[in-house]
Amino acid sequence: MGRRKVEIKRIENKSSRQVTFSKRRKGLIEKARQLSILCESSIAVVAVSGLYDSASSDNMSKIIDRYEIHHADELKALDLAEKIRNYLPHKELLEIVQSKLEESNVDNVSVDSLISMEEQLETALSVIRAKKTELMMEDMKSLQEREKLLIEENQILASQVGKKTFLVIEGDRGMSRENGSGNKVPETLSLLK
Amino acid sequence: MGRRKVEIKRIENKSSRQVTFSKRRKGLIEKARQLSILCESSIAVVAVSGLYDSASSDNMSKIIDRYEIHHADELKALDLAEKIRNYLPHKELLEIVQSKLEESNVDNVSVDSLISMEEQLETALSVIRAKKTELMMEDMKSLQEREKLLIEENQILASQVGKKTFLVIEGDRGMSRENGSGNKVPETLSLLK
DNA sequence: AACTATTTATAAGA
DNA sequence: TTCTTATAAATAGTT
Repeated sequence: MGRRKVEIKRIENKSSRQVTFSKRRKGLIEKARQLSILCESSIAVVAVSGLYDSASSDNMSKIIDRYEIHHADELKALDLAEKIRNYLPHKELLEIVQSKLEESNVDNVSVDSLISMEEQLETALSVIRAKKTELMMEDMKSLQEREKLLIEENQILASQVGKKTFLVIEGDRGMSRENGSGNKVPETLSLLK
Repeated sequence: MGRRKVEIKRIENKSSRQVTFSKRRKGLIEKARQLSILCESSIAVVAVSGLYDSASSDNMSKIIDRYEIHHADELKALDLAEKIRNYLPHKELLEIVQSKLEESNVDNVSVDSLISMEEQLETALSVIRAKKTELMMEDMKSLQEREKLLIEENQILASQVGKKTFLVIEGDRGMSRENGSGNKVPETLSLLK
């Protein structure tokens, strides 16, 4: 995409490596921005350049970039505000991690401390996942109970009316980790009268 | 970059949105790969498509893609011991996550927000892992240099003693992300006499 | 930091 | 979906 075709391999010259990093990083972030808008998605890009350039005259030996966007999705506008309220506060986490990396200067970060951080994050992740599963299971349980009651009531009503009636409940009853739509339970469900 | 210029705004047609997402995601990841190689850097890209596609017939309403590459930097191995000495505990992270869970009361935490938090943590984890690998590669390079010097010294000493001696260093020289054993450097290595 | 000759990405069509 | 191709966009080398 330039005056010449370049081979994809490490650029040996330091200053042209720096220039290329800036240019391409900018391009990458712009592409991410476009994709997030065009396709209503969330993108995070983290680019960390070579870290220990102590011989370098400029202090920008370490560059961390982040790009992150979120989009609400098409949905009934009712609980949208609530979702956004819940969604936003957690950006902090990423910011904390990145600042950790930034504040650790060249001599101040070790493989050991990074391994420790990795373990912390893995643990945090399993805590969050467990909590998520717990909530989803709860919601599912209450849905199942409501369903059962409805079926019973329906049968009673049907027999009172003197004819057979079927309440058909459709849809995937399974719940995958990826499916986030199962947590809203209607406050009330009115029974057939 | 196509037959027409496209405005950067949400693509309303669902299937072309999907097509564009695939194409551009692929492009984004390729760009990240190139940048990481050209400029010896670590890049993580996380792309999450629309989250709550409840009306959709397919369950793949959410796609998470991650791309991660690591490169070591050229560096002098001198300050390795100091790095190891500076062990920083990052307990704080777990505490933050736990307080997040506690402060959000039953009515205040939703599956949605947990999913978001999970994503944040996954991203943080990939950043930390990239950093870890980078450092380990560095350390390994310095070990290899020391090894080379030692072998040379060994050969000189051996010839002085008047007989041939070989210092054999064994073991897997490769390094996987899971291998955390690469950062310990013996304080001293005694030479054969 | 700008410029532009080229290469590369991709939108629409097949 | 995959491939093709016209065109828009990114960028390598230059100023």
